[in-house]
Amino acid sequence: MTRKVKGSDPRDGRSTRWSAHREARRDELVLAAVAAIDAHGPQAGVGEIAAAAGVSKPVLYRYFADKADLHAAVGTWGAGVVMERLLPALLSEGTVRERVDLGCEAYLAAIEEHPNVFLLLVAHRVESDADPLADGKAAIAAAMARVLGDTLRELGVDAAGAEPWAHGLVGLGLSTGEWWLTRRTMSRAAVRGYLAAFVWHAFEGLAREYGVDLTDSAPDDPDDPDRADERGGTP
Amino acid sequence: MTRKVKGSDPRDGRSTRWSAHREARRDELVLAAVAAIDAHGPQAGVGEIAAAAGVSKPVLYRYFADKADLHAAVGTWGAGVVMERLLPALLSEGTVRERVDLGCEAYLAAIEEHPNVFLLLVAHRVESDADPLADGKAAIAAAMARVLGDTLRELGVDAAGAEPWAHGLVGLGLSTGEWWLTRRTMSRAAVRGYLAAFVWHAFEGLAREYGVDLTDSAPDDPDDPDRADERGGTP
DNA sequence: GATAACCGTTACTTCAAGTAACAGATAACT
DNA sequence: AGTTATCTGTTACTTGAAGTAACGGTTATC
Repeated sequence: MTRKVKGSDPRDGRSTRWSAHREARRDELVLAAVAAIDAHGPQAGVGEIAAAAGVSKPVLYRYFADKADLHAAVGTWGAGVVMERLLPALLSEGTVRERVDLGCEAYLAAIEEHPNVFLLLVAHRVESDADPLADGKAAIAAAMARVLGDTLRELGVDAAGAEPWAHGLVGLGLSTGEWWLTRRTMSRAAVRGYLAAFVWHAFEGLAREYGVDLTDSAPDDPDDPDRADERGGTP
Repeated sequence: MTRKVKGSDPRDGRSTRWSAHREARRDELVLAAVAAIDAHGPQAGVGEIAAAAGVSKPVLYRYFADKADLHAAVGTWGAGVVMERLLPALLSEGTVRERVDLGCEAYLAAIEEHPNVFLLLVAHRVESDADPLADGKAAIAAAMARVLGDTLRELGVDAAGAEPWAHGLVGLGLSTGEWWLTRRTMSRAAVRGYLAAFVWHAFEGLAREYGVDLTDSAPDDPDDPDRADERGGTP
């Protein structure tokens, strides 16, 4: 069954004294759940997670409405790890192709560190009446849509494609990542090469349709003619 | 729990008389399950599916090892529907861009007819010891890998990227489809345009890296100079 | 001293997946 | 004609994981 976490309507110090503690405790339990999923896989049960966290199930249910809420927290944590590696790479200096390549490398490195958390994030689905951003995938897509949308607006073109392209990009990356983590038939460098090339050519071609040339300049320094040293390319 | 469906080692007519019947019956039950999922959503339980099929649960469990086996059958059915629309479009006459556009249109039309079956297919995961092709997604990716691999080999270039690109393509398509079906913030024509443009530019750029020009010819008739009428393009 | 909310625990409930066990029908075999 | 194999149907039942009730102790605030 599903129900809301007990709401707290603080009236005095006896109740407010616990607010910061509750947030810290919930974060601690999320990290413990992450460790348990890392160790036991995305199909670990609530009892297993509680045991690994050194608490009993009622303690977990004090902080999470249900198993889905706990999974949402783990997936959101995983999305945070991916984004804190991916976004700096995408916004770094360098040509667009370099940044795409760095972004793919950052992404694959992040999911390789926590493969089971990643596989839980990919598989997880929020109920239709829940906050869509409780889904790690949707959180990543929202961040990508913002970056793409801002970029398209800076170029002075229609930004309506940002959201479908962001969701498509997330699907492209997650499905490739899931395949790679479960099959391991090629190296990370090879996967990065194929993924980055795919994304780069999609970006370059879409930009060209809008009249923008991404092939030899960084958007923040388009007047520099000496930027010929490019990484990337299909392995 | 999970166990295999009872194996049948036919010895005489009393047992062999049922073989064709069992296959037909299973197919009938899959279609009934598809109808139930269509009506009640991907989260419909086994009891609900059985009731909608007009049978009791033990009857379902005679033909399916467990709920996951039933879901695999429904997902495989959905993948079959997608592929029987998608593959003819991809292999039709016309330029590559036209075929990509037709493929996206065929795909979105197929998933719009059975949105709940599609959402089940997307969410479904097979256990690690099961046949990977029992997963509808993997079945579609395998078909795409074959088409891409054959195409790359016909071009005389390295086909190693076929598999990661196929999985990436499937992820791109499924994630875009899932987002569109659950959000419906734009028309199917608009989604098709964005998706097709992304895929087309990725293909065109990758092919160009291999020294192949896709921009104005169909691969099966590259000597025809009059093929200038192209569909597609970003909305 | 009373109160609010934390901590711990085990026993317990709930519910959906999955099965046991029964009897009847039909066609193939002996 | 009798036996056998597998189908059909059913309801009651088991299983196991999610989730909760209920209890007492601790600590800081009122």
